[in-house]
This record gives sequence, C-alpha cells and structure tokens, in this order.
Amino acid sequence: MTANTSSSDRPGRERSDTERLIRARARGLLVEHGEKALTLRAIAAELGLTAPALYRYFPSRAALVSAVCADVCADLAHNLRTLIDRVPASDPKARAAAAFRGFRTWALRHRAEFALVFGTPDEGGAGLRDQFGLVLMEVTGGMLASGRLAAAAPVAPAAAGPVLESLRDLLLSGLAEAGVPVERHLIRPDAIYLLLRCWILLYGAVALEVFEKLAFLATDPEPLFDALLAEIADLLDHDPVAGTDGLG
Amino acid sequence: MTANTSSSDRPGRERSDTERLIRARARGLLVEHGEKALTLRAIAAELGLTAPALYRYFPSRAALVSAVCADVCADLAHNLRTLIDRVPASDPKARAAAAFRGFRTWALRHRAEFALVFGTPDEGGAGLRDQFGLVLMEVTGGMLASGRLAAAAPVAPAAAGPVLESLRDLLLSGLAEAGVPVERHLIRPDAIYLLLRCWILLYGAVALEVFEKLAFLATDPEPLFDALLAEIADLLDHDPVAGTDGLG
DNA sequence: TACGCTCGGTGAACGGCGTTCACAAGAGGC
DNA sequence: GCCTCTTGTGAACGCCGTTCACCGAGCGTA
Repeated sequence: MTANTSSSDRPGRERSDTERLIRARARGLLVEHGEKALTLRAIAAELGLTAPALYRYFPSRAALVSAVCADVCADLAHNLRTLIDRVPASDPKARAAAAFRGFRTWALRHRAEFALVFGTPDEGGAGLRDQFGLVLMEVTGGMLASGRLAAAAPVAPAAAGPVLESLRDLLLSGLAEAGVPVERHLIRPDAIYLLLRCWILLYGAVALEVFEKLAFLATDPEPLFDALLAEIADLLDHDPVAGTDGLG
Repeated sequence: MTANTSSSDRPGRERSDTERLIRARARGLLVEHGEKALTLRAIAAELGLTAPALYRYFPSRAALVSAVCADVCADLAHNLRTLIDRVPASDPKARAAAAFRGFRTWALRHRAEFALVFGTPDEGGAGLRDQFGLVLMEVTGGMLASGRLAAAAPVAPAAAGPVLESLRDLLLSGLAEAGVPVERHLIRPDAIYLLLRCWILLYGAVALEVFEKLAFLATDPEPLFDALLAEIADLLDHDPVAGTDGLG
C-alpha cells in the first residue's frame, strides 16, 4: 500500500507515531487549560493541522478523549508502581500506604485528568480494560504478587463471592500478561475484598476532595484523609488468616 | 417596580414561579435525555420561550445548571429522609442502612442527575451549602438527632479533630435551622467520624458503579455493595463508648 | 390621560463547536 | 506513467452559549 506502515509486514510506524503525538498534545491541553479547552481545532492547531485531519486517526472526539483517558490511566498506574517499588517489598503495609497516599497526591495535582478519567462514564467505548480496573489491577495486582500482602478481611464476605472470584481471575490473567505468573491460591478472596474495599474508600475520599464536595467542611481535609489512611493501615496490619472461609 | 414581585413588600411571586418552572423543565430534560440535552434553546423551547429569555433569570447556563443541581440535591435529601422516617427511630442501625441503600438505589435510578451533582466540580458558584454537604447534613444530622446513633469509631481519629469539630458545628447549626436544636455533647466526634467515613465509602462504591468504573468486574456489583453495607452495619452495631478520647 | 420607566421577551447575529464532504497533493506498486 | 491509497485541506452544516438592539405591556405619577 502507501507510504509506510499500513498493511502487511511493518507493524505501523509513522502513523501510530502521529497518533501518539495527537494524544500527547491533547493531554497537554487538558492539563494546562482544562477539559473545555480540549477541542478538536485546538488539538489540531497544536500540531499544525486542521480539525478534520484528526478524523483520520479517531472516529470522533469522544474516541480521542477516551484514548487520552487510557494514557492518563497508564501514567497513573506507572506512577503508583514506581512509588510502590521505592518501598521495600518486605513491608507490604508501607507499600499499600505509599500507593494510597500517592493516589491522592496525584489526583490533587492532576485534577482535570482525574475528573475526566474518574468522574464521567467513558463514552469512547474502550470497554473492558477501563480506568479503575486498569489502575486497580496494575497496582494492587503487583502489590499482591510481590508483597504477598498479609490481610485479614474484617468481615468474611460470603455474598460477594462471585465478584471476588471474577476480580481474582482478572488479577491473575493481568499478572500473567505482565510476566508475573502467580499461583491461584496465593491470592485469597479475603485479601482481594479488603484491598478492593480500601480502594473504594480511597476513591470516595479523593473524588470528594477533588470535586470539592468536602468544601462545606471549610477546613483542610488532609487530616481526615490521614485518619482514613491510618485506619486502613491498621486493617492491613493483621496477620494473614489461615482459614479460607467459604471462598476457595 | 413593574407587574408583580420585584422590590419591596411582596416577596416575589410570579417571577420566582417561572424561575422554578425553568429549573423543573431543565431537570426533566436532564432526566429524559441526559446532560448533553441540557441546552438553553431546548429548555426555553420546553417553556415556549426562546433562549435569550432565560438570561432574565440566570446569568449563565452554568448558573442554571447549578440551580438544577441544588434542586436535585434537595430532592435526594428529602427522598432519603422519608426512607429513614419509614424505619422506627428506635432502630438507628436500620435507619442508617435504609439511608445508605436508598442512596445507591436513587443514584442508579437517576444516573444523569447523580453524575451532574456528584461527578463534577460545581461551576455555578453556589458555594458553601453545596451538594455533598447538603445531603450529608440533612440526612446524617437528622439521624444523629432523632436516633442518637450508637457508634464506636474503630480508630480514635485524634488528628482529624478540627475537621470533625467543623462538621459538628455545621450539623448543629443545620439542625438548629431545621428547628431541631440538639445539645452539643450529644453529637460525639467519634460518631461523626464514623458516619462521615461510612458516607465516603458509600459514595465511593456508588460513584464507581454509576460511572461504570466497576464494569471490568463483569459481574453484578450488588453483592459487593451488600457486603460493604453489612460491614458498615456491623460497625454501627457496637455500643457507644463512654470515653471521649482526645476530642471534646 | 399621557408620560416615562422597567420588566420580560424577541430575532438577528457572533464566534466557536463537532462533524461531513468533495477535493488536492504525494507516495508506492504495477 | 498510470492507479490507488493515504493524509491533509477548505468550505460548509447545524448546533451551541451569549450579546445586543428593540418592543410591547403594565405600572406610578404628573
């Protein structure tokens, strides 16, 4: 076929490069001037192009935004992973705390990106490997695998069994993809539930803060966040429970 | 001074009526066709008007949307309050459970409204009495006052003191406004922390579900929510602690 | 009664948005 | 040298929020 990349042998070079460039410039615009500045004309101008040219790479603005979301998400996951790796694997509790605190810090420093990724239903049709799932899997999965996080769920969640099984399968396949195969039984549903619950609490606190829904408190919510973190750390402090009550 | 309402004696009649009508129709549009259908022209057409007429009532679209948010919020609070009042005041644990479950049900049935109110920073400048604060105060405050919720915080949050003090003052003044004066010492910081924490967890779970960020689980997240609720109920089940460790 | 003021509403217009479309270069393959 | 496919363009469409000049109706007052 034509210039480069495209069909058969060479798996896409210059084309995917400009596509990446588009996403990068779009993200820069998002960071610098907020979501409303994320217009096709502005993005195109950033690259010396005109708006219709972008349609050669993305079928719609929503798809482009969705791709940017994926980039942001990957970046966040990478960010958290390096934060975790900076803490010795022998201290999984400290690792979890680093991840959780890092999540808040990142969110407060990247409000526009956070709002775009975590504050709206995705319209671009990225589908399964979506945002929270990605971050959760990459970070939590790595944590579970490397640290073998000792965790006792405060409540044995018998009813939530299928959800946890599903999440375990996702984590296992994700870890396998990343070249870190883990024995199935090493990831206990209790631990999965505990971490998922921690992430939900964390997300709630951070989202409320970023969306300024805690402004009515009229005080710095950081101490509140610290208290939550301390509580989580306390939960993660327990020794692993031997029994596998109800979930295999 | 023209037709009706306006300045001195009669405190606004027909004018505020049409303003209310605008908000109501706007909300209907939001519910039926989503946020992107919330355009000035569409809202005006709904009332047999043209777009510029709306500027006689709201200085901008953002202000109108903000007003709609306030309406939604008030409606949610009222909704939850009736749910609570349906449960006997002698069982505050069941009341809390009803409120929490009702919040999720409402959010899933009013996704567009939820996303608008809880998924974006408010741009209309409503300011202090904003969304989460309103709902939290109206429902939690009423619960604390009527049920005298017995609660033991799992961690005594010494560091979060000022936040809780601030929230307590807000609750007290809110209750006083509502004609339910409560003795200050009846609302213990422990209980406030516990309830705030429950709301944060709840918000996290519901927001993630509404924003479809749990879709990667590929299973119904309701059991997970139930597990969280059971855990919360367990926390609320403890008897009140006598000590007032570190917080007034 | 007639003036004048203000309020609530209009139509036209502006710039900007996402999106579509016909069309023009340019790069290989034959 | 063509033929084709890719990548980009400019013009246009319809819709958006917003502004502006204008206009009739209703009222207080002279």
